Amino acid sequence: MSEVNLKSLAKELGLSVSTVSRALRDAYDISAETRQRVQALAAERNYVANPYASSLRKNQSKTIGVIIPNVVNNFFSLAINGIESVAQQKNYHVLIYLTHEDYEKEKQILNHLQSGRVDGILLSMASETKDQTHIKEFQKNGLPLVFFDRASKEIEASKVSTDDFESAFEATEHLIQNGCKRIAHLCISKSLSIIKDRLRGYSAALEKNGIPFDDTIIKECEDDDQLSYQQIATLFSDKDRPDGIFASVEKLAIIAYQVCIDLGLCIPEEVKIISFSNLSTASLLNPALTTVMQPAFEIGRTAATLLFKQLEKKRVASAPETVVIKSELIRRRSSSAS
Amino acid sequence: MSEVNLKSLAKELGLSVSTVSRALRDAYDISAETRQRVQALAAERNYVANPYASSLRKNQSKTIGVIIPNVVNNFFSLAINGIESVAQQKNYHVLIYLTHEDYEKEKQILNHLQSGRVDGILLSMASETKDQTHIKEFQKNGLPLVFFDRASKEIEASKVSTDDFESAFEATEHLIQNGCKRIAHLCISKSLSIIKDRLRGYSAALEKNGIPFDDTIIKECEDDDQLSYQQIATLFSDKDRPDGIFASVEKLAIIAYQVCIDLGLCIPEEVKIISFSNLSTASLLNPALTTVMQPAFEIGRTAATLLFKQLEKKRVASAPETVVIKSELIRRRSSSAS
DNA sequence: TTTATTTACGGAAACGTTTTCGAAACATGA
DNA sequence: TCATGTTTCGAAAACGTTTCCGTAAATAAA
Repeated sequence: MSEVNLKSLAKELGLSVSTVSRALRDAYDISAETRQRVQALAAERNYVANPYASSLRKNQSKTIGVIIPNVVNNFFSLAINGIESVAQQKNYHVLIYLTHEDYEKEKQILNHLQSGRVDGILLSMASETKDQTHIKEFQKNGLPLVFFDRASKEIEASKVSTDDFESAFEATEHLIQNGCKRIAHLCISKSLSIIKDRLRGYSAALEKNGIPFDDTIIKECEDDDQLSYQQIATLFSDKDRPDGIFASVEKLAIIAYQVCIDLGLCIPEEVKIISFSNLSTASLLNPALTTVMQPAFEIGRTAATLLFKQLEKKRVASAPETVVIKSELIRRRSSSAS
Repeated sequence: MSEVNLKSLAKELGLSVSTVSRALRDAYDISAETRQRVQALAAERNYVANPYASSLRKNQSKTIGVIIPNVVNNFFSLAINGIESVAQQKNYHVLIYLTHEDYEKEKQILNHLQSGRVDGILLSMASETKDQTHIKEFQKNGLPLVFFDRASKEIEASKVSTDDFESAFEATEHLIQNGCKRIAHLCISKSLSIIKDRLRGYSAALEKNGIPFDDTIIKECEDDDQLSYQQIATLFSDKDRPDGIFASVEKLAIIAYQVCIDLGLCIPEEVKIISFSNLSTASLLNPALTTVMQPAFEIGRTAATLLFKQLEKKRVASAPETVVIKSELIRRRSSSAS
């Protein structure tokens, strides 16, 4: 679009294109005087190098891709903030892709991104993703990829997540200590390793406290609020109704609240609820929601930092790192002892 | 990165680069047999055209830029969803830039984007932006720009927003009808036209109902939660304490809730609150928050659609359109009559 | 047969950078 | 004077596409 480019600048200055180009960057080869003349005119004309020409020539795009299931989710929007803060500082651009938890979409996006459009990728997997060959295929291209939150166990790559097992353990035990005897577990796809870890933490806490594990009160919900509502409602309508809810993701806790209201169940007297969540309104809910608050911003920031570490190291394929950032259990009324 | 390109395909097929290129798109010039051979190999090799070479040559990037103040905000994340849904359908890519309400950052981003990195821009202005010459400068390049939500009155461009005046009027009158005599108005920068409109709607409702307008209970808050908290707290500590709060943005309503809790003020008995908001937990708050719910997804979707309309119309600079999508007042307990 | 016309493809320029290479111009040392 | 070194710049290739143009071969028209 812009009509100001190296050629027009060079012409106006009576210099060659290559001189102008170098005057704008290396500049060790160029006399101080020329350099200043060039930079002055470039500033005046508001010259910005055509990124596509640069990228084509230099074979790097100064762009990273972020692939996430959703952006209407406090965890992911906070993580994006963290990612963006690093990218902006490094003068990189951020392409956002939403999978909406759809495996096919994730595959398609990943495949498209092999073209060199991005220099690296931050990925948080879709819940529907089971087969992971598309990710391995992507890695074969040599493009760095860093997982955050929803990582793959079987793929070798840097990963940033929270202490899912320990947090889930602590949260579950918290419910038990406050009197829960029968704790339901609400989660999304069990094929996600973080969900597995949380489930393991939950089970371990049950076992430690001598509470039998009951598969029938583990509810794996899809990405459909209506359906999830139904699943949770039937859970509560059972004669052997649970007296505690451990929600693996924020949205399910919100739906559980709604179900409780509609069924006239009192929180925390009849049901105690705890959830992984980054809700800013958790303390204002009725009752205030006890949460396992993940360091979302930090996770995003760290993942981006790891990615840039790989981008900056040239040929040396650095060994994958795994960073775990602890979550914090914030006790509120929804889980308090009666 | 990828080692498969037109040249390698051409070599393997015993064809020329140009033939392969055309076989993959126009293909009217190419025999059916060759076309199939080419496409088969391309599919097998997982060929994706280098976007930078394409963009450089075709002078279009298949990318749009979205500039917003923040992503940790239900309105904007829903809007992004709307934008992304259109972009994905059109096979476009979405670059996200966050201004964090900072004028300088907005200016810098806009300036950088003149380079042709994007084919068009969706902009929701930073609250600190007063001077708008950087936007006008940008437009001079001929790149299409569509405002959504936070638009500029003085700039000619397509705009998508909600009925800010009417919604604010209705909301304020709702408070009055439920008994409020002294309604404070919490807003962010008054230089934003949507904020002005909401303020006008508020004033008009007061006037219609014979309530004097009082400048001292209009609080213009910065993007700093601590500070906002202080401002709202002092507002409530006044002897002539307001009995109603109209929050122009979600975050201020949340802070107001917090202040009420800390000061021991009962909502809605002592203070009624209403807010522009897209909180999914509004109905679960204590008490449930009455909201003016903006059609955030729709606004994003429409803005993107308008942008693509301009992108698809070639040379004809289509006249700017202004689309207004109505918000919905959802009455809940925070504003109910005592 | 010769001359058009069509079909199917290749050559090469162009997009705007970056970067390698080389070469003037000038100074330095002998 | 000549050889050598330094400084400062320009020419040109390259990145991978797309597209304009040309042309050989095949077919149709004369």
